[in-house]
Amino acid sequence: MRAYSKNEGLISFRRAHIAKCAARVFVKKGYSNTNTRDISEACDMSIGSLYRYVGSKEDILCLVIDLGIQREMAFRKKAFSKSKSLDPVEALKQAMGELIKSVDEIQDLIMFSYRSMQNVEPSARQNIINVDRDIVTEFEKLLIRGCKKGVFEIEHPQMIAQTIIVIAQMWAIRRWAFQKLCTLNEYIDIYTSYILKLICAETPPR
Amino acid sequence: MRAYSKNEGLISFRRAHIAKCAARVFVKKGYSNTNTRDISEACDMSIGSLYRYVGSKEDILCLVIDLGIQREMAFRKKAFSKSKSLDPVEALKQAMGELIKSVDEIQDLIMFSYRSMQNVEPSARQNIINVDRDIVTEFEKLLIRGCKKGVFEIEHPQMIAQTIIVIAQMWAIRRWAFQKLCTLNEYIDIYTSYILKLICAETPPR
Amino acid sequence: MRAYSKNEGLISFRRAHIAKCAARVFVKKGYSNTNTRDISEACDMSIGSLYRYVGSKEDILCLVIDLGIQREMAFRKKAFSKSKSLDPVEALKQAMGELIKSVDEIQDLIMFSYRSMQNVEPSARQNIINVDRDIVTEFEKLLIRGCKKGVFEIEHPQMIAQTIIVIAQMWAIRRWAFQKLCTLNEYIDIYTSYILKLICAETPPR
Amino acid sequence: MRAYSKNEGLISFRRAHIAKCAARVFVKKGYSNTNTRDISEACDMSIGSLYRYVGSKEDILCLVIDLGIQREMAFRKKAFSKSKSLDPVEALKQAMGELIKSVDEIQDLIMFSYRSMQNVEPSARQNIINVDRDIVTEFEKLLIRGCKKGVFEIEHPQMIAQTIIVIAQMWAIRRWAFQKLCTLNEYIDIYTSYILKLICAETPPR
DNA sequence: CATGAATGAGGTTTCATTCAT
DNA sequence: TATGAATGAAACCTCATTCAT
Repeated sequence: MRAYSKNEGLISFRRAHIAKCAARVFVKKGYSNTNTRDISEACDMSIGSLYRYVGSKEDILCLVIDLGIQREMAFRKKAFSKSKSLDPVEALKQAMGELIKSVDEIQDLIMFSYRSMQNVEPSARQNIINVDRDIVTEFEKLLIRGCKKGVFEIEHPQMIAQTIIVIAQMWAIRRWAFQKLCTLNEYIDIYTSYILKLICAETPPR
Repeated sequence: MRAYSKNEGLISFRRAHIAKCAARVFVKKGYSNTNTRDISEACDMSIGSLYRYVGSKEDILCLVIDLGIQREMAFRKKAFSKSKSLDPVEALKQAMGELIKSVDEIQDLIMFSYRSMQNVEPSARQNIINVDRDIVTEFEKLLIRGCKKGVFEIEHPQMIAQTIIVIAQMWAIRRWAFQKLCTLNEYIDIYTSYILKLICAETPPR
Repeated sequence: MRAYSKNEGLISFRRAHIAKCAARVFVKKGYSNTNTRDISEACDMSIGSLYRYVGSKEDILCLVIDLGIQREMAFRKKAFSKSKSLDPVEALKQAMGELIKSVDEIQDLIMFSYRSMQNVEPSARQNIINVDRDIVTEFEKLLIRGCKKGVFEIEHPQMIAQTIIVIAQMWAIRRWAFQKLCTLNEYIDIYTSYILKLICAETPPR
Repeated sequence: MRAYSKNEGLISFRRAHIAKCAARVFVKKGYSNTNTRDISEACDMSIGSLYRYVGSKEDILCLVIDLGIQREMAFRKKAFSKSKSLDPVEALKQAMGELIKSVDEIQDLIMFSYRSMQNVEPSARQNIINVDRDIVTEFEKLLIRGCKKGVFEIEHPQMIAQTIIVIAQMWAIRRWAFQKLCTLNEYIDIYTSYILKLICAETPPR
């Protein structure tokens, strides 16, 4: 990503600002329906300044996508930070809750990122997929740990992990359907219980 | 939707052709990245001819979205045609199987439709949502019928119905993840069993 | 003016029809804002048929302009037919009255013709000017005859003749102003009296 | 009228430039026969720059028409500035002289404006008519003042005022006829005398 | 470093004209 | 002879990007 400026600190600072402001417009109007004038106004910068810190409109899209990625990664840290110290069921409950809450917060950005993958080069596309894959992996490890402890009994842990991600994204993608059916917390509770029902080992009758 | 031709039959015929061909390009390049020249080439028509049958590029997008809707509706008929005569478990198995298979066939089109909703007027947008809602309703009725027969035991049938749709769409949205994990038929089997596990009434131990 | 048809009689017949119908649309929407589809609909013919009888859209404009010219010429015959047998004052009154009445009838067409001169080749343009010039000449002859008889006393008969034409066209061009001030007949009476006041020889008081 | 620039001064400056240059091309080729490329070349600007200062081709037409209006209004000030301090006959002579001279200067623009009214929205059309009406009113006031002073004797002052305007416009509309008959100054003298002959009170023989 | 005016390629759409049926 | 579907050049307009100030 080319920039005319030489001041690295300023570049980072301005790019963060651009990403945050551009995200708002992109989410609202879509990438292709947003022009550089819209972006510059949203950023409260001149078009010329904009182009000192990014090389192209596509670069801005990448910044916005990166912003989404960073936010997801920030969540991941939070969601799994204590999971090691908790028993698997509690750890899963907390991780799923945090995941879905994070999706609720940044759902527009996440959905926008997925929609816009087509407009960026494959390498940037890979970043989104990587983050996603990393979160899946974290859940997978959690599930496998539970299996080893005998708490869970799972045939396809990878698919359950995928399913958890989808449940979280579902809250964003189908918000128009779910917001009539339940609140965020009810959603978390219901789907967490579904997952647990699928994976918890049958406790043998004494 | 304006058309300059007066021959209604020809209009329908050409529009169907345009929808089918444009769908291919749109799916591949995205709506905004496809220009009218691309469309005319894909349709093997001149640009002028194109505009005899549609009033604007957005009209073409609507045609493509409608195509997706029609295909989904065709599926619905097929998936639920025999469900009345089958016991709820079999009916659900068949319906879910058909739904996921249909998504597999028209996944690109479906995903494109969802991505492109932003670019069409609210009325066209509503059509997509309506079809979706109708399918959800069919599943809901199936689930409730099962509950009445005592085969299923479901607290939130609407949410299970939503979940089934999401499972189907998941196969499209996350194909890059699932195609490494399982085949289409395995996917159908696994998720059908998950759903059944969630909703089947516990058979009391004798 | 090229035509594909070989049947001369049919050509004349159709061209007359086209001129009459096209005139209506041209007058209403202007030449450039009217497309061949509009014309074909106004003529109740297919576009293909249209082009059997005319060679281009500009040809149709020429036909319409010719129609205006023919109507003006028809008027001229009527207005001046009896002028030879009347005394100059009466002849002038009648001619001016007829001229202004004719302008009232075909004012839209006349105004359209003047506006559209720019769009036709110089030769067609000349035709309009010729008709105009011929009418001016007729009035000039009438005025000079009056001078010779001692009824009129005119320094610049050509300019008075021009003025008469302008008075007639004024009724068309500034109808929005005059229609608030007087009726057609009042207009004729007032301006005829003005002209007579300007040109009638002072009868010396004995 | 939309503009992308925020610098009001520059907008005014460029718009004035565009109006002046576009007027030349419009007058020469007609509005519909002039394309944006012609305009941009006449203005010595790129098409993109053009569209920073106007929203559409029709906007440019409005600018050109406004230019004509401004010039007419500038004239009006000049023509009537001293009319209050002069006796009615002299005032009328001067006003008519100035009016006709102004038409001589801006005749192409005036004629173009009238021809092009069809292509602009009614509101812009009204502006042209308003300016015209104001000039008519000024002459009317002058005529009535003369009547009150007993210098003029006029039955229909409004129609005489209209007639004066038409005489002026006639010099533009029928220049092809009049330029063979007389010079501008002769034209002014002749028609001023005609009007005076029509309206001056008969001085009673002593 | 900041600005925003300038650029012109490329977007969508229209339309006079042709020609197979 | 009559039709109207097909054509593609050319119309109007937008926009990402550059660069003089």
